[in-house]
Amino acid sequence: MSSEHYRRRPQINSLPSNFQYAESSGAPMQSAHQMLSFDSLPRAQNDQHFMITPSTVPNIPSNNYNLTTSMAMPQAFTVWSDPNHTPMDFDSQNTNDCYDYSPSIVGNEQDSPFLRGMSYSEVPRTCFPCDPRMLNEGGNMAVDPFDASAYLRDPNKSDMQTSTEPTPTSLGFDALENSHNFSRLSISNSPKPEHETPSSDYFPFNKPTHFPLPSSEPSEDGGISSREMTAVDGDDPSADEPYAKLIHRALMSAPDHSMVLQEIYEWFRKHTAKGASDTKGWMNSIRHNLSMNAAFKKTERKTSGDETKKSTEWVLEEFAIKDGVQSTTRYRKGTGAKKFMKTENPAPSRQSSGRKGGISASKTKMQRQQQRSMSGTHRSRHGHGYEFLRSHFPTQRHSSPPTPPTHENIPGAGCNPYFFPKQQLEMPYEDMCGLQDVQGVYIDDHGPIFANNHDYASADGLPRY
DNA sequence: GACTTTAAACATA
DNA sequence: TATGTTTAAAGTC
Repeated sequence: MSSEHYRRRPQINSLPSNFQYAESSGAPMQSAHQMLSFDSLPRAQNDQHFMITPSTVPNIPSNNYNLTTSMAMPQAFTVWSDPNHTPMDFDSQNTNDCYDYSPSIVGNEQDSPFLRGMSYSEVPRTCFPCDPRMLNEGGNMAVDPFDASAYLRDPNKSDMQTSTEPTPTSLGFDALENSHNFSRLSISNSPKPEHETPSSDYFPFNKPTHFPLPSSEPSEDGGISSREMTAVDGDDPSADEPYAKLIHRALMSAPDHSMVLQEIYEWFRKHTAKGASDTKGWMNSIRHNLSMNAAFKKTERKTSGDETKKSTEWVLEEFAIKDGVQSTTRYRKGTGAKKFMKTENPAPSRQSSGRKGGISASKTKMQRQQQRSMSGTHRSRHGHGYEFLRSHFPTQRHSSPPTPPTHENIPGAGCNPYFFPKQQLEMPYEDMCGLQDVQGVYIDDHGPIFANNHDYASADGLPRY
């Protein structure tokens, strides 16, 4: 899975006026209001993808669709954007380096706040032609999509707007903005009521669904090419998706964009192939990514009913909510800031390559361990020299503070605490900010600034988070 | 060299 | 023991 396979996700709570969801090579842009269902709720993932305006419908033979190929949209309606397509403009923000996600991912959860307390099956599901319930056995439309009766529109609702200027109201984003009011459903503390977890029968796309990659081609036998991924056959797209992106998705799906670690684990178990593994390596990787990626902020949440109990919660940073998540590697210690100025979005192949490398590293490590055990010797992974240094000059291991510094202690950061204008980078960033010991400083047009190893003591003596 | 994954050591609650 | 932090190694591009 590569970042290129994701569309740049316009953030709902900061939609630019020129925001557009759908891009297509052959059809005119779909304005935002066209992505609406008639209940004014944002549609869940797959519905959104197939919200097609009547004006475009006649171009598509309805029998192109059936249950099994419903995701194989004609090229003109490719859901995932053309990687060569110019990304949408977020005002002056450069988001080129960000992973981005389909807007539909947010709220694509069974317990999504978008459901407004309704069970999933109760939510009017639009629309033509992807809704299986609107298809007959032959995969053809059983309901005339142009027939008003095909839609479950509330006649009392009058907030459907025809303006092409998306507004929070017209998009039904009030539900989103009020999502903070939703009580959290903690896995550990507040198990979801049974009725809130509809069966997969009601949620045919609750797993990453088969979709064509931009580069995918039909295989010779007419089947799915090797580049196309399915969740059904175990070739889950999430398997090739970086942890950082998956975690981002998980958090984006949660109210307040926050989860405790166990909830993230649970999300991975539900939605990714990684989480299906019996090994615990993927948990380690999640923790590694949470710690290393500045997009994820650690906070404390008090357990309801017991003020003394606190649980650690991971929440998305604002910039990550808005722009997506950067690769975790960029925040590593000692990588320096300058390199970030030149790096672009990681190539799609890198992600699978990285995975292969990781797997290979694991294998070779195992082999080495076996050889060691065979020979009866043991060497530290650092070798004798390291052990000597370690025993004679033990390094202090200090914990990183939970969150990156804010703009308050970084001049020039402006309203975005993780934004640094490029022109300020004539000198090394660490020197510029006096953060020589900053860990994993990330500099980019809009990038985050990561954790200082020591503290964020400010003029008032209080740590800054 | 950048990127990602994976494993592991270590610290802390 | 669970969680969090950090480092290192590996393969691919």
